[in-house]
Amino acid sequence: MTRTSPKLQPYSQECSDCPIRHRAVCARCETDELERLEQIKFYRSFEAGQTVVWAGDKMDFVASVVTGIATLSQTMEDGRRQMVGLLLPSDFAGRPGRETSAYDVTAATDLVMCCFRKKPFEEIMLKTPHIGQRLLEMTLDELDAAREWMLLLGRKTAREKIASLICIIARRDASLQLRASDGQLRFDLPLTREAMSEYLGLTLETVSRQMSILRKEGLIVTEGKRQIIIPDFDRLLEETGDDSDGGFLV
Amino acid sequence: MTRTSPKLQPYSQECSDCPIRHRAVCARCETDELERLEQIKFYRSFEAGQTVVWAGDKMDFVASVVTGIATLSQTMEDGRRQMVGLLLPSDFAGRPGRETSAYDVTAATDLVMCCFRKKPFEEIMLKTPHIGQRLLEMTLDELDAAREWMLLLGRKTAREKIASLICIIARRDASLQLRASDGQLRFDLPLTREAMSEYLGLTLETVSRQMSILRKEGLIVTEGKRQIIIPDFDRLLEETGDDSDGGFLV
DNA sequence: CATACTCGTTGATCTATATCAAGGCAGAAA
DNA sequence: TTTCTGCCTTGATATAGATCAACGAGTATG
Repeated sequence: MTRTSPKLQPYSQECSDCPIRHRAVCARCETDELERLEQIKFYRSFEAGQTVVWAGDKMDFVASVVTGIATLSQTMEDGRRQMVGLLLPSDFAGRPGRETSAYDVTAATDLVMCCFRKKPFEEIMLKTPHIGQRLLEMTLDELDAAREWMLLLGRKTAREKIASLICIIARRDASLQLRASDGQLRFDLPLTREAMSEYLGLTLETVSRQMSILRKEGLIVTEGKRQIIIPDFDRLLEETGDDSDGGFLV
Repeated sequence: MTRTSPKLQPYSQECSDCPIRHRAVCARCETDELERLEQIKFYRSFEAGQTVVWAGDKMDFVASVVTGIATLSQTMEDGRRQMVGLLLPSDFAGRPGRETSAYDVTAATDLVMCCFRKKPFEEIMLKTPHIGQRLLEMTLDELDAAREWMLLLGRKTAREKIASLICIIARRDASLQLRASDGQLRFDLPLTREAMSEYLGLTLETVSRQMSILRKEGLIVTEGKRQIIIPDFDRLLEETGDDSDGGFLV
């Protein structure tokens, strides 16, 4: 089973020996810091489709996704929308030092976030440099992801965009574990066609058509509307237009 | 002259009371840190068009733009190119902790960079948290800029893209000072049509055509090929499709 | 049980931008 | 001066993807 190549390493890992199980704060943690963080943390749950915050609204916390998927989107005056961030479990949302949200934050699926009130979080950050270091690493990762995304938006064909998105989800999705015994990759596509179109800078009709084409060509198999099976990940990867080494896709 | 609105505040400021005049390291600096930084810094110059590093090549320094403009680009196997970063004076390039460059770095104009060897820079960073904090702020700014750019790439028309680019350059360009006495904005467009097309995800022919249209409509005036005059910044801003408040354009 | 709503698919047509092709201008080189 | 070369402009045509429109399956609602 060659499918266990580095290409398929999931992007992020839970830190299992840490009571706060998120990339944001789990690395190199020490007991007293964790206690301080524990005191200012709280959980919020959202149903699929619910809005967490609107762009421009006050956001007095930073947060880390525990389960589910959140999206960051921008909207133009006339309603055109572009997704600019896709937050999977352990990803971080909110900018220390900024009062309001710059983006619409939406729950793409049912969602649980672990929130930290911003003021005290910033204070703790100042006292414990490694939290800031961790945040810097994560932000640099996000910046690389954003730049890969820019290549997709600016230069890829609709077909390449769809193939790329499916590969990105497959790569990052924790349910990657759901790889069937025969080497196929099976997972849930956690986005509606509309959300996909907002991610890719396409219309939802184009997304639907291209999905159908990939299906007819056997590059993907669908079960129901959301379940996706990739019979041959490498073959799909060839349709993304990316360098074969996978680059910095996140 | 209402032109002095916050919309036109230049993005970054030089730190004039600091021997290392770059956003990367100038804030809150202390003498001993500066001395350590001085010891590992060196300057490199490039002519317009020269490549600083190719994607994938070893890059054992981080750097800050002193004068001129550098671009970060990605190239697909078949040659399609997308610019993913535009570095103006005081902007930072290179990722601490990464050995190779993820992008082609190119001098768009004649360029001087202030470089710090990576290893020692990382060591200094560990000892002086505020450099990391500064870097985090800058990276978050870049991420916001990248996301604004994603909206441009995914959803804007060619006309809106051109108008946006001109406004972005006008906003950020230090030679903004070159505002004529009559309230017009005059500055050098430091990019070839081809570089503009790589920035915008268009072909250079489309860039040229749309420039001609904006010119015919009087939204911009050109002198020679590079000199641009914006008679009415707010009117041009309306063509960008952005919210009137300017959002987080960087 | 009927109705309506959400989400996805597919078809027909339109159009913004790409592609292909030619030519212009200014500065550099001969 | 002439010739080149790089950069830009403009025209003719092609096409990928958008738009407009209809419909289908599943599920919630009254």
